[in-house]
Amino acid sequence: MRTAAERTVEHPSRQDLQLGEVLQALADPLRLQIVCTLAASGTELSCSAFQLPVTKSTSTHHFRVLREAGVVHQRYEGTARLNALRREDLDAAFPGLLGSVLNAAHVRT
Amino acid sequence: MRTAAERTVEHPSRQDLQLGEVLQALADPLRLQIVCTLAASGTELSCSAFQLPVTKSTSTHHFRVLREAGVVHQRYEGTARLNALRREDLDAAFPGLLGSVLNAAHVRT
DNA sequence: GGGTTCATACGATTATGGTCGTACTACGTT
DNA sequence: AACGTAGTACGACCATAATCGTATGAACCC
Repeated sequence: MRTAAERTVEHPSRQDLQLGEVLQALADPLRLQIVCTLAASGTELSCSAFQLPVTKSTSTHHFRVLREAGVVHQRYEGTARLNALRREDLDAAFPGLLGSVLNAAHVRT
Repeated sequence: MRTAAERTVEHPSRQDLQLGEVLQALADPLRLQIVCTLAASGTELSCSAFQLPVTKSTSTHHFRVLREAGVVHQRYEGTARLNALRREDLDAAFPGLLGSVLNAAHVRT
């Protein structure tokens, strides 16, 4: 039996964010779409809320890439894994980057 | 025998620039370094000026990716191929993007 | 013309990464 | 306890892309 603490997820801290990894994470069309959807929603969204045209395992892969790059934060709530954009951390590490990407992708924020 | 006109290079026009391609181009560490060096120099640089830790053919490959994404402009001058950052075009297509990337990479511009 | 330099073209190799399928875990519900 | 749901883990496969080597081309110099 696992405790609640063991269900936490590893995230890079704000000062460990790497530009290359973030650009790499945003470079995939599916992941860019995820980020745009998250930004437009302004809230946390479960993985299944995105209706991605791939299987669940592929979806898991993409969310992991985004999390390990520090783009999204994930936490468990029941069986769901809620995703949130790490807006403040990204803005602190790379000022203006996320905003210009979202703007270029025509996302209203 | 080729004429001078045949030595010109194909470039995507400003309105054809795609965010995904640009992010993809910037996501590679070597290409990001090329862009940063170009931005810091503020001028045109030949491919050989970059001292990249790869062979010439690999170097050619990366410059082509940057050119086809619309990040750099290339023109022939003698035996050299001069590269210039397409700053204005990028700013027009994706306002603030290049600046925030360069700033995040600690490039003084 | 011959040699040198800067760069491209093409093919081969290798590494990376996106994709899927299956099995599994954790949580909630009945 | 049994079941359904949400997501993960792991291994396999395949497409893409990074890399190199060799051969080639264009411009310049002697």
